[in-house]
Amino acid sequence: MGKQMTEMLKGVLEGIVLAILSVRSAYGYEITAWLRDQGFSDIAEGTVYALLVRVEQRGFVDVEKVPSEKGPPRKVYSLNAQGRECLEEFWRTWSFLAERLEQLHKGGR
Amino acid sequence: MGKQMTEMLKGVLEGIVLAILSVRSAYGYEITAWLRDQGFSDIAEGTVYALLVRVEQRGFVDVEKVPSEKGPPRKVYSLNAQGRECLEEFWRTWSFLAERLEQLHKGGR
DNA sequence: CGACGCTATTCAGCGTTACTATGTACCGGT
DNA sequence: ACCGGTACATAGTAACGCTGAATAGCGTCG
Repeated sequence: MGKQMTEMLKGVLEGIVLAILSVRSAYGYEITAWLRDQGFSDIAEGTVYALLVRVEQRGFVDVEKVPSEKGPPRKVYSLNAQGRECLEEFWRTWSFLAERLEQLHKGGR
Repeated sequence: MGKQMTEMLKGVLEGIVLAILSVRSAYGYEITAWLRDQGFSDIAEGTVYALLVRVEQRGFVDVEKVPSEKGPPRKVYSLNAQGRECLEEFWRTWSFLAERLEQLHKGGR
């Protein structure tokens, strides 16, 4: 992945994961696979797990350990009220940024 | 400014500044003022100057020292060919990200 | 003249984030 | 018994923006 993408993901990836969790509960491995499907081709596994630990510590998600049929038990995360609040704040921040950038992109040619 | 905005600006602010410079040459103080006008209310001065040093070292901009009527001489930056290439790459990366996020935002309700 | 305010740039130290690279562990099929 | 896929964890590194301060030129007001 380009270095630009790496830097641009900072602060955004967390929002993406929270958005995923707002649709339905999921576990780390699943989220990583989904991201790769969506074209974030080489997001490292470790990145997602570290992020999940972070949002858990901040109290944005609830965790439940669920035994898996094929492999070690899964840690299933689900967004709680505080997490939803954070997600809304994320969308506000994102919208602000996206608007300015769209204007710049259109105006700049 | 929110912490979210701070993190989200990483990798984006550089693109914004390059986009500004693609329209016309400018110097640090001017760019900072413009950003504040656009609603990036408290972007630190130091941030923009550090960014300009970085893009200069990477060879994305040309620099010219111009005496100022009221204050120390200005360092006027202008985007060169390499910078334009980097800016295009930035827009591609941004578009990719913006598309995924828009889908997530719409789908997530 | 001297103090202040505006213009303009620079720098050291810090916190946050994502990546790299590796390690652990559980399971089924051959 | 081994291997590959599933699933989680973590120590170390690099990049970026912020904080807070320093430096410096110029004009104005008292």
